[in-house]
Parts: sequence; structure tokens; C-alpha cells
Amino acid sequence: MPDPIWLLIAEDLQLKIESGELGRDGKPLPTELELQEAYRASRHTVREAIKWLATRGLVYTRSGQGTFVRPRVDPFITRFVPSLESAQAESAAFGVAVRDRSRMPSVSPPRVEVQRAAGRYARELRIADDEAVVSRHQQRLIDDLPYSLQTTFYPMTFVERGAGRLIRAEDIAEGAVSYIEDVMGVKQVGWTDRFAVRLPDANEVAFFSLPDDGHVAVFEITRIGFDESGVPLRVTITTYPTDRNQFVMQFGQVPAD
Amino acid sequence: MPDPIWLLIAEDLQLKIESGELGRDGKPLPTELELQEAYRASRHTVREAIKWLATRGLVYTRSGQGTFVRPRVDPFITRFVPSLESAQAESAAFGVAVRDRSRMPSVSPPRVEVQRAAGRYARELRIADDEAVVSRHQQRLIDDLPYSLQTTFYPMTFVERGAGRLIRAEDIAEGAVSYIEDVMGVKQVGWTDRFAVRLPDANEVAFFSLPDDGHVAVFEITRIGFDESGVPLRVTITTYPTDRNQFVMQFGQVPAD
DNA sequence: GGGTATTTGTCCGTATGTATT
DNA sequence: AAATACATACGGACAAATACC
Repeated sequence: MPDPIWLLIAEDLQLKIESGELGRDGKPLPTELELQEAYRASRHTVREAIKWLATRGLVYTRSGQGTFVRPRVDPFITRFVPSLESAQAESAAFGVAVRDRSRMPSVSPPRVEVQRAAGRYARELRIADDEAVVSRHQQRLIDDLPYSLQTTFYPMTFVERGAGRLIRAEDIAEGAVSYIEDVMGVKQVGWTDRFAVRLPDANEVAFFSLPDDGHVAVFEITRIGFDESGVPLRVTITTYPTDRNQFVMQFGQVPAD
Repeated sequence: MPDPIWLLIAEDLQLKIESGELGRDGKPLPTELELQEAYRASRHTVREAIKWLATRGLVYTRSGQGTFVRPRVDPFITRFVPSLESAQAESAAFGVAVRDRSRMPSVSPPRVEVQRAAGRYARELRIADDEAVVSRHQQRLIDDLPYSLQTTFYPMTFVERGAGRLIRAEDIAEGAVSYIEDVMGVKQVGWTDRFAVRLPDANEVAFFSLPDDGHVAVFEITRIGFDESGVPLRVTITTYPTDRNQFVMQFGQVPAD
């Protein structure tokens, strides 16, 4: 069984794209009609070839305009530094990760909600299934470009115990973790990070301007912070597009770049 | 502009799949002919709907059999423990991560090659662009199921300096990092891990039995180990399918699960 | 702003090949 | 060997988006 025609066309186009013969400098690929004639195939067959390239992220099509080669983005690298000196350092990690590249980080005002803990968050916060939690959702940008979406869940009891700013829709400049330590004396002494990859939801597709064919997934990083007695004090879920983000962690003794 | 018909069909099928109305217990979805009649659409339109579901990983098709709901896999969680006591602990991390779940890890005999360092590895190992490196490639399995593909690059000078087993196509049971320390006195005191996500190559598609529509990406984790003087001594690249793997790291003081 | 040409998107029909049972 | 179901490929028609004059 030989390869189907659409695959031969797709692989030929891929070669010509990667060699630079096609699609240079944002120039569109040949139109479907031109490809039909060049490969002596039906439009359907040509479109299948293009679709194959598109689901692999090599090209994208714009209705009425043509097919374009997706420019390669150089990844943004986020460093997770295990700076254990203080919880505050971690809180400010967003700024730290960015500032040294002379880029401008910013965050949206948070969207604050109070809700019953769904199964997952109840389990991770180790509270009862119907207990209330505060969620704070923020968009984070770098140079006004979307960078990540972040939602943090706190037990609603924290508000009753004095951390009233958690339910205000205002940014907590010093970091919510520091704030909680200041007003409640509950100190975060460690955390776990869980890395997963999943398809983006509609919100993420819109915020990150992801292609709607679902071929770009997102990192979902779940951070659970613990206090001195090993009780979870917050769950933070942050998502980043996988096509333009990488993460670096270091352990032990590592030269300073 | 209303949604196209194929999208309406796709979303309707998605609902019926998620509610369990379709595809339970490995039962195939209705055939294309049945869907044509049910939605009064052409076969092409029905197939577009199925393709949309397939590129999102919800279903897969088998020629001559039908369309099936992709069963959700519960993710395998790999813990990256910052056990700094010794480099050896890290070397044996594969076994550690797995053993406590009463599963059986195994590794293939390595495929060993000597090659000139390509741009990337030369830069990461901080050696000249045309210097020779040893690469050791292994398949790692858990319960005889594919788990990860791993390639480690060492400077060829290590072999000349006494680490002869690096170019033997045999597993180094105590871990190559320990071996290097034993015979050369070069000790790994730290490392960096870089997490990236990319499309699988043909090797990875075959080894992990990934769908060939490219909708399942792989984690590519690059670990660079450093000795006491901050010189890189190896670069290890490990890939895992993103659809069934998650990674957990912990910092500071965290309760013991 | 409006009209027109270009290009991709959607949708239909049909025929034949290939894989599986 | 036959039946079933998906895969490939051809054809045509009209709609929608975009660019350009």
C-alpha cells in the first residue's frame, strides 16, 4: 500500500517549506488552484495535504487570503528558582523571571469569586467537599502580550480569620502569600508543583490567541503551598501555551548562567 | 454567520460522548452512514465532524471497524525529588519513582554512538562545535509498557580519561553519573532541568504508539549535570508522551504525602 | 463605501480502494 | 468469499472572508 497522494503532496510541501523554497518572509503558499495544477490532483486532495500540515502547526490558513507558514517563535523561558529564603521571593517570582530581560510584566485586576470547593480543589486543600473557597483569577502579561492565566484558591475561613483583602478585587502587591503570613501568621514553608499538559479551554484559546484546531496545548501547573504544620493554604493553577513557553528548574550547585 | 453543520454535529457528538450516551464500554459510535441519516448530512460533512473530534483526542477511528471513544488514561506521575544527598540518588530516580507503586521498571540495552557535537549539544556541554561526543540512547519501560526515551551525551574525552564503559553498549547498573565519579573523580553536584513540549518524531510515534495525526505531543526534558567547577559533564534528553504523564516537583518543607 | 476579483470554507454527490470481521 | 466500515480521490456548487480598486 503506497502512501496516499495527499501525504506525498504534504511531505513535498513540508520539504519545500523547510528548505525555504516556499513561504519565505510571510509570503503565502501557492493557492489551492495552483497546487491542484502543480500536482494534478483534485482540490479535495490538496486541501487534505494542507490540513495535515496545519494540524502539525507548520502552516495556517486565512480565509480569503491563503496559506502561510507559521513563523517559529523563540520560546520564553521561565525559571523556577528554589529560593527558599522566603515565601515572598516565590510570590514575586513572576516579576523576577521577567525583569532581567528588560521586559515589562503586568497583571490584570483579579476576578474574585466565592464558591463551594469542587472535588479536586477540596481534595488538594484538604477541606470538606462543600466548604467555601475564594478564587482569585488573574491574567498576566509581558510587554502587553498574554503570558499566563492564573487562578488561586484559598479556604474561605482565611477571610473570616482576618485576610479580608482576599475577597477584594484588587491586586495584592506584596503577594497574597506574604499578606496571609502578615495578617494571620500562617507561613508558607514549602510547595509542590505539578506539571501537566492539556487542551486549552475556550477562555485560554481567546486570551492566548491560540489556533482553534486544538493543536496547541497548554501547560497546567498546579502549585500547592503548605504551612509549617503541613496544611495546604492555597492551590494555584497557572496555564501557559506550550508552543512558546519552557520551564527551567535547578537542583544543587549550578553555575550562574 | 451560524456555526457550520459539521461543527454542530461534532459538538452534539461530543455532548453525547461526555454524557455517556455514545461510546460506552468501547462500543463504537454510529457508523458514518448512520450519522449521515441521523443528521441528514453528507458523508463528507459527517467525516469533518469526526475529524474534529479526532484531532482533539476525543475519538479515534479504525479502518473497517468504526469510530471509538478514546478511553481516558489516568496519568502516570513522576516525582522529581531534589534529594541532594548524592548524585547517585538522582541516577536511580527512575527506579525510585516507580518501585513504590509495585510496578516493574526496565531499560533496554543502550544504543551507543560516537558523533561530532551538533550545535545544540556542543553549546550545552560547552565544548567546541566539532568535538566528539558519546551518545547513549535507551528505551525505558514500566510493566513492559513504553515509558520514556532517553539519550545522554558525554564528552568523548571522558572515554579517553578512563570512562571506557561509556562506549560499551551495556547498561551501567549503578548509573553512569556514579560511574564517572568513581573512575574519573568528576562529581555531579547539581543539574538543571528544562521542560519543553514538542511534536513527536517518527521514532517516538512508533515507540509510544502515538496516533499519527500528531495531536499528542511529548515532553522533552533536558537535564544538564554540572561538576564542582561548574563544568557540564553530560546532557540528558528524555521524552514522555504528554497524554499520560505528569511531573511533580517540591520545594521547601512539604508533608510526606 | 461599494463593487469585484481572489481565495479559502462548507457542502453535496459519486466511485473505488483497503482493512476488518 | 462476502459484508461492513472507513480511506482516498474525483467532480461540482455556492458561501464567506479578504484585498484592492
